[in-house]
Amino acid sequence: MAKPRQPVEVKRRIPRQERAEWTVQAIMEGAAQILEDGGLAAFTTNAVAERAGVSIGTLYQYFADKNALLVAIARREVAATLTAVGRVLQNKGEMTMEERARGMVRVILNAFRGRQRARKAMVQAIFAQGIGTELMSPVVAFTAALGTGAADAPALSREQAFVLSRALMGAIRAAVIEEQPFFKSRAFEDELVRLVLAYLGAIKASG
Amino acid sequence: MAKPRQPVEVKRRIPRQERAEWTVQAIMEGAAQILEDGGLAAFTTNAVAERAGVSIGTLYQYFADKNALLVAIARREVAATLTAVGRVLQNKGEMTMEERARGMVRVILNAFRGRQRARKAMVQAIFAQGIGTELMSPVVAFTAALGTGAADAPALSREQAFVLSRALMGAIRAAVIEEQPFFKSRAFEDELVRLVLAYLGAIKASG
Amino acid sequence: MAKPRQPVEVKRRIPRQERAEWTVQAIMEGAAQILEDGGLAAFTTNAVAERAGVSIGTLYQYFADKNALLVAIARREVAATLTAVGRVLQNKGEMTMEERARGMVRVILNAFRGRQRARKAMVQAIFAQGIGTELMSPVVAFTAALGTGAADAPALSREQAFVLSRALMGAIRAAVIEEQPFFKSRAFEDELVRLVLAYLGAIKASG
Amino acid sequence: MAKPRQPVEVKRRIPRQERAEWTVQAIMEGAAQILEDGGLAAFTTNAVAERAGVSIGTLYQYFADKNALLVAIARREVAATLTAVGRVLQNKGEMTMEERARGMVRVILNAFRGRQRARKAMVQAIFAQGIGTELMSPVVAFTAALGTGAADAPALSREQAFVLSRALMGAIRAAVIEEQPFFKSRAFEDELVRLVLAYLGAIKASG
DNA sequence: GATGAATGAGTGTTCATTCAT
DNA sequence: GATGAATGAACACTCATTCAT
Repeated sequence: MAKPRQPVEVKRRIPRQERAEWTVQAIMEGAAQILEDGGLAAFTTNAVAERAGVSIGTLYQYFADKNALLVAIARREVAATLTAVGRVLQNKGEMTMEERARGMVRVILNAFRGRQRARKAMVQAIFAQGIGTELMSPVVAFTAALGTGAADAPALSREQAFVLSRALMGAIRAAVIEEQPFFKSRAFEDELVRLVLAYLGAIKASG
Repeated sequence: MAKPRQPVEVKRRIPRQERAEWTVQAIMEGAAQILEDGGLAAFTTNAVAERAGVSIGTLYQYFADKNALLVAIARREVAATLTAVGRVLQNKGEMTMEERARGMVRVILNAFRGRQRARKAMVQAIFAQGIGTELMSPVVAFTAALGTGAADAPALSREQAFVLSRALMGAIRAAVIEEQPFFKSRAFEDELVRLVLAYLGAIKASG
Repeated sequence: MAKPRQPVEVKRRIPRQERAEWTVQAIMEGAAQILEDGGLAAFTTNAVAERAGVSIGTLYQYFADKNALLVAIARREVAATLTAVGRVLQNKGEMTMEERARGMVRVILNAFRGRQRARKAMVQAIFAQGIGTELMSPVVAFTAALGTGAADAPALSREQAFVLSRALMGAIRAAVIEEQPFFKSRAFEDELVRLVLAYLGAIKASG
Repeated sequence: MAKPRQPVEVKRRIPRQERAEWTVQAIMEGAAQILEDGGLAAFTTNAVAERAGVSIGTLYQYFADKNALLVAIARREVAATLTAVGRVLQNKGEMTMEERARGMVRVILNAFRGRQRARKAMVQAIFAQGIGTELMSPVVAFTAALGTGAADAPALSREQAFVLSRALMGAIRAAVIEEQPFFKSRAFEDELVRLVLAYLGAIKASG
């Protein structure tokens, strides 16, 4: 008997061998492809396994369930984007506020340019679970960091950091999900930069 | 979704009688309740029919499929919010820009205060289909209208209207979904207003 | 997504219409046949549905899960046997102790004679769950009743009723499960009767 | 059970070296523990291997399949009990019939007192296969031996030995599986002894 | 117009077993 | 001898949808 209702905690293998590491990568890559091609509706564990060229059993040796796979991809993507953002904001003192804002906007936009459908599906799935907040928290930190460090930059309150980061991500997210034609245009990028600078400017002016 | 055996186009009844109208309302109300109680996962046609107190067959007499039901609810909710926003912006000339911005922010926040889970589920479902853009277009129009009409207001480009409306909605949406404690606070509302005014101000200054 | 891990309580339909009643009977009969033909290993929900001539979905409309179906069959069989035993013990006064003991032994043996494999599988499944005790309790009551009512019969303690009923059932059960060739022989029946009478006699002698 | 792709007969290694012997013991002990902790449902070959601290491959080096492992444990347990029973019946002539009956009952009860869940699971598994009879045959022999050897003891027919051994085991088994509170009580032991003596007495009286 | 019993393709997941290393 | 990554057939169960009554 398959016992699908038994909520037994099953420990999943942590890959130590080379082959296993390759397998995990193949699964995650297959999953991303499926997501990109067919969205969340096509994202079935069997489809992912087939695309990855491994058996369904192997998939379950590394991911506890379908959702864990989704979360793993999301974490990987977020981490990659954050690393890129961090690189841009590295040499703080040498850039004007606008240069830094544009740098960050551009990195995030670029992150979303590849695999738009995959990201769309991921974002939906991630927030359908409760882990959206956890994954977004570094984004908030980075956005807040945008405003600090420079001599002329204001310190942001909790609400301000939240509004700024979510407004920016919200606009980008919407463009991705609605598949807006101007997503890759310079005009769109300009407006996002304007939004960030205008808001930070208004805070500084009032404080 | 299970595929029906005969994918024949079936014309759905358009309710003309009182009883029928009542039935449709009951189904939509039941659907909203299910969404609110259990999220998208609990949103099954059988569950909706039971909650609405009608048979599953009756549900299908008025809604072509599960998705049509979802769209219908979404339309109803959006329409209700838009009506409220429209009322606020009615007497345009008599209010300052800040008064109008705050009025709009407040109306939208209020719209999101009730049935938070239902909205969350709806938004996800709506955008999972392709119809998000269509439903959001009136929101864009209204947001753009915020800036027009007043003597000191700039006309917004397509990208600007998009960024402004989505940034605002994105911040609110995120607060709802992440269940932020400050969601109902005055400070949060203030920041949203600041965001809108700052962005509009920057556009005016540059144009 | 199928959500097999959600331990949501699902209410199963209680058949009210004639067609539904027939369906339930068909499913139980199909289940019994599968059990008889292939034992517990062949007892899959899909196999039962197919044998019963209904779809797997229909099966799940009336039985919450695989186990519920097993329990339902077991209850039906036990109830039938108990009715038969009750009939035998009805006219207490008119029979000697031996006649009554033999009557009961014979009824139980007969109950086990048909569909031996089905019973074997059921017994195993029933006790694998926790419901064996519940189903056996009427047997204990009947066995205890064997000793009462007659003028020369002792009242049994809890332990005595337990030992007598379980010893008797255990011997029969073992003969069924081990598929002993003498299961249907008169000699076997004689020994069972001897066991019952000897034990009751010993209790009476000591008390 | 999943079917192997190649149903080729593979010869299993027979352990000759010390290390191998230790491995086999570790596996059997691990299996018994798993059975005790989680019952038959938790008894998977992978779980046993992990508990035993060996790889799944090693397990299959010594046991042809899952069932072979189960049988091996069962044999070991039965053998242990039989040895104990044998010791009790050793000095036949020096004990009364009651002393010998009580000795046997007590040994068997004791055997069941430890690892009750493991035994329960084993019994079910063993009889689900066809090997129950084989394993029980020594028990029958011992039970029959109870009645022989002493001057006043009757020789038992095949049916009589079967009924006596199975009635006794059945009552004990039921008490274990149903987790009866009086399982360890003196009253229960007394009744089992009474059952054995009464039945043997009745046979002697009739023959 | 309404009902609700019936359908069945499709999904996530398990686990005995193999075999290249 | 030992390892453990990989396999995949098999299973329980869901739910959108239809249609005879």
